[in-house]
Amino acid sequence: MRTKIREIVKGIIKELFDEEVEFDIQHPPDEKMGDYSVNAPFLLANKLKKSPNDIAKTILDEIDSEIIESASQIKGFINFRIKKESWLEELTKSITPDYGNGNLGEGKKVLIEFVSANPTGPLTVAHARSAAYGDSLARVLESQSYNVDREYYINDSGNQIKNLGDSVRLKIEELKGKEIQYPPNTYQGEYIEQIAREVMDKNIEDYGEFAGDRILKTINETLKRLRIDFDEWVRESKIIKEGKVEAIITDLQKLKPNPLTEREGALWFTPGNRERVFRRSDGSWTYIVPDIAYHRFKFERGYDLLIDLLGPDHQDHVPELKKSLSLLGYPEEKLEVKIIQWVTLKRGEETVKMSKRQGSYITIDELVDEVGVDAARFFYLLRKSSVPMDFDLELAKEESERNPVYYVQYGHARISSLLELAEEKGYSIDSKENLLKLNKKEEWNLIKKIPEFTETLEDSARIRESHLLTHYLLDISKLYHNFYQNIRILDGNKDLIPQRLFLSNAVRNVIRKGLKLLGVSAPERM
RNA sequence: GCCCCUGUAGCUCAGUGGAUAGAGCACCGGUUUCCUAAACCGGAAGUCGUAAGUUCGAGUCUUACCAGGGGUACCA
Repeated sequence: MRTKIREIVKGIIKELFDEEVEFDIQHPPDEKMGDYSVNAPFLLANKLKKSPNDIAKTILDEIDSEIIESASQIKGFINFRIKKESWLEELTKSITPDYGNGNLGEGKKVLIEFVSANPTGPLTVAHARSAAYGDSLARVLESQSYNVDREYYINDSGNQIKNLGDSVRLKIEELKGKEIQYPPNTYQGEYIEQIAREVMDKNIEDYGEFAGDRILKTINETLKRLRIDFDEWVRESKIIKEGKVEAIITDLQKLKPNPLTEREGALWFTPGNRERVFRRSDGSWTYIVPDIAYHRFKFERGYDLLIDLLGPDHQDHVPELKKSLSLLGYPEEKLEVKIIQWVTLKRGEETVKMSKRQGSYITIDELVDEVGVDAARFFYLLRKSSVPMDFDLELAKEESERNPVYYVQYGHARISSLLELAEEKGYSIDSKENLLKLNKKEEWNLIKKIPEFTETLEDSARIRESHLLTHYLLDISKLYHNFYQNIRILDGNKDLIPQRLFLSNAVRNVIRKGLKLLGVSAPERM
């Protein structure tokens, strides 16, 4: 619907003024003003040296479209009222499974890297947000014709893996009866003991590597449980082994001016005001260098757009990452980094301290055991990524009955049950006949809300945030509950039964599709 | 020191530079002989942290400041 209006107004502006302008299409504050509003006159006022009012009037005179009932201008806004027939035509399209899909992405290849937790312990709820967010974003982008790959980067060669190996070794000694004093950098969770028991009698050379692989396996299982499947798993060790890290240094040193400086035995990256060590005085790389090599490897695979979802602990190195990549000739705007803010875990008033090393943390598996996959995913996708959020486990349990996810799922189940009953009674639920007979406010609220689904998906994809979709689903569910409560469908006016069933069917389709894009199930009954 | 995020109703939060700032929860009051009450309807609730700037127009952008949270220094 929005697209159609854009075309109409664009055409008129082109014809009248020979101008092109990126105007906005919104919904007026009061529905009495119309269904859609366009702000183009303001944007043209400067160029044309005319008042927005006059421009609006001129444009109004040229409007002649089959879908528009009427148009008016108020204070420079052009407001449109759409013909009932056009709304209903849109409604008839909305029962197909691919309704809402768009072409914003034009088939562009996108790589989303997310979670990428070090394989030194089970995933925590802190990762769950990024997991839910990344997967849902991928689904939304896919619906808009982006070609998306999900990738997990495995940091399997740093100090942390050494520490992991040491932790296992110490645990084995402890299990054999030795008194052990654990150094501060070791991991002490229950999983360490499990792995130690498993390997203690085997002949294994590298405990760190073995433990890392074992943990990675459980991470993957947890992700699968969250309905998340990665297309690629890329190992840092492989990037290093293939010489990609040295290549970065070599290529940066070829640049003029050379952004690398040797000082005090270390190699510094000094392209501007900020400085950062790339190679320590002991000859080892700081973690950022393999990271740069990894990102170049992403570009080399031909992606049009890279999206990184990082935790706030990684934000400090983003400027250097982007800077070095752009120095190497990769356009900065093709790398979008989104910082997913932390989740603070709470039990009632008490903050749960999260420490992998000490083994005090809540895992995703535990979270899912408590609240379920649906509630967990929906909950995370209720907020935009830049807002730090509290996750109160007590509250999540206590409120699980009132959790918004149930509100939407209940709407879906309600419609499903209604349609099932209707079909038993011999009614058609997909007859497009006589929809014009619908004339109640509750019905038209829904009819006009449905095309917003398309708009919401497009907006979500554009700003890379799926909470818009979550909120949309809550809105349309509310409108449906309102409709359902106030209008008797099967016991009401016999003439309107097929039309109301058709409308219900359309709403169900949109809710089902929306939930699917969030990775939440749409139950037939509850 | 440097960097990031947040500040909107009692609470939790929406709000691609547009018109009179919105929901949910909580609170108060109603609705079930009837297709799922995990529901619906009504009510009350605001100096959008402060100040300046940018412009036709600022909750939204810029700068400074205030408050809260977090990150970081040859760990990752």
